[in-house]
Parts: sequence; C-alpha cells; structure tokens
Amino acid sequence: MSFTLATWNINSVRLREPIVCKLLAEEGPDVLCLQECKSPVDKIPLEQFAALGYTHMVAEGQKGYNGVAILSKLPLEAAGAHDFAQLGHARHVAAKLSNGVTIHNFYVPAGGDVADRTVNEKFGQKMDYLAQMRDFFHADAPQKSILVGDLNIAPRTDDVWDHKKMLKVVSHTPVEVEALSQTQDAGKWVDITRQDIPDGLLYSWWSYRAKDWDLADKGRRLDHIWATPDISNAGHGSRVIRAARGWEKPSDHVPVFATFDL
DNA sequence: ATGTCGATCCACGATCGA
Repeated sequence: MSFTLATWNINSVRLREPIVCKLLAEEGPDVLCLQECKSPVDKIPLEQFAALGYTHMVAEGQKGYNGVAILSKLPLEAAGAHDFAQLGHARHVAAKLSNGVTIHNFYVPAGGDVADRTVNEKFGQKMDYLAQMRDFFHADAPQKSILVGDLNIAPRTDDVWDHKKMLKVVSHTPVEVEALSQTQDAGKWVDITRQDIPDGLLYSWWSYRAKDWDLADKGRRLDHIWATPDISNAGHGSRVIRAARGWEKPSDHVPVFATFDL
C-alpha cells in the first residue's frame, strides 16, 4: 500500500479554501496536514474538501490563532492531541491510518523576535515546547509514525538563504537547532525530505515582507516530514510545491510532499 | 528598523501575532 502525504501551513484555512482545493484537485495527496488554520474546528469548510474526496478529518482549533487539521481520503482514527508547554493552544493533533501508521501534525511556536527567554517570553515558550516534545517521544518511543508540520526551525545551513546572517534570527539560532535535534533524536526521527533531497538549498517559506519573494529567494525550510526508522526506508518522492507561493492570495508557506510505500 | 499579511472587535481602524 502506498500513500502520499503533504504538510502545509495555510495561514487561515477559511480565507485560503480555494487554494487548498486547488492543491487537492491538482496533486491529490491521500493525506493533507494543515497548520495555522486560524479557525474553530466547526468552521473549517469541510463540504468543499469532502467534494474532492477528503471525507475524513481530525482537527484541533481555536478562534483566530494556531489550529491544526489532518484531511484525508483514507479513514482516520483520532490518536490524541497534546498541549505541549501548556499554552492552551491548538498546535498538535494526531491520527492513525488503518494501515497502522500514526501521523503527528505540529505547529511549533514561532518564538517571537529575540532569541532570549529572559526578555522574550515567546522564545521561552518555543524552547519549552520543543523540550516537552522531546520528553514525550523519549518516554514512549514512536513506531510506524510520521511527524509533519511547521516546526518553525530551519536546522541546516542549506535550509536558509544565508546561514551567517541567520545565526541570530529566531528559526535558525544554534540553541533552537540543538533543541530540534534533541527532539528528533528522542524519537529516532528520520528527516525524509533530506533523505530524498540531501543536497542544496531547499525552502518552504518566504516572508510576505520581501518585495519579490521569487527573485530575492530569501527562504527558509521551516516545514518538515519525519518518519520513524521502521518505515523511513519506505519514504520517497519528496518535493516542495514552490509554485504555490505564487498562487492567488498565497500562504507564506508552501506544501511539502512525501510518499510512503508500505 | 524595515517590510506584509490575517483575525479580532468597545468593529471599518487599531492591535496582536507571524
């Protein structure tokens, strides 16, 4: 059995329902994990997605901020939702497919502008969130699992447009990269995107503030697909839908895809 | 420091978050 999965920070699922449908119609992933839905669960436009075959969903939502959802053509079973760092935010939801694979969908806190928790509470929350993710996967080793989402960290030098310039910018600071690495190690997670595309600059996010995102190309790889070692060899076909950054009323993130043959 | 988006409501402009 083979299935294709995608992750996309959509920055308002209601405003961008047309381009979610465009992606579903054109690319047809079996599973689409969304972050920053910015919507209560009961206001997610389910009918439009169901009309394209996405009749299953698990989601966590709240008004205005955060929010994560897993849309699927395949049956899903809810597999928990954790409030890491006790922020009261909808930032995680998990689902299990009938083939036994568990999917964790995360929206890690962005962390504010200053990489110092003594002056920036949001940075502390981000570090706490990552530490609790680490402890969660360390306490109960995940198996047959996939972890996706906007992790708000670009870990590698070639995950950012300028490594030296980014060393003090939240999302690429050494302390964050180390925390993400510890979280990854705790679950023995394999970075499927970089397993498939090991070399070269690779981004999934470009700021709205850049004049010409495509020309300037000052991107970061904030959106990730990881898998546990028991299924990591089944992962392949990773790709980033860069063109989506230029679609009508775009998100600042683009979808990242991978396929698993199980 | 700047820039641009989206959601909210003491709601049509200011504020917060990214």
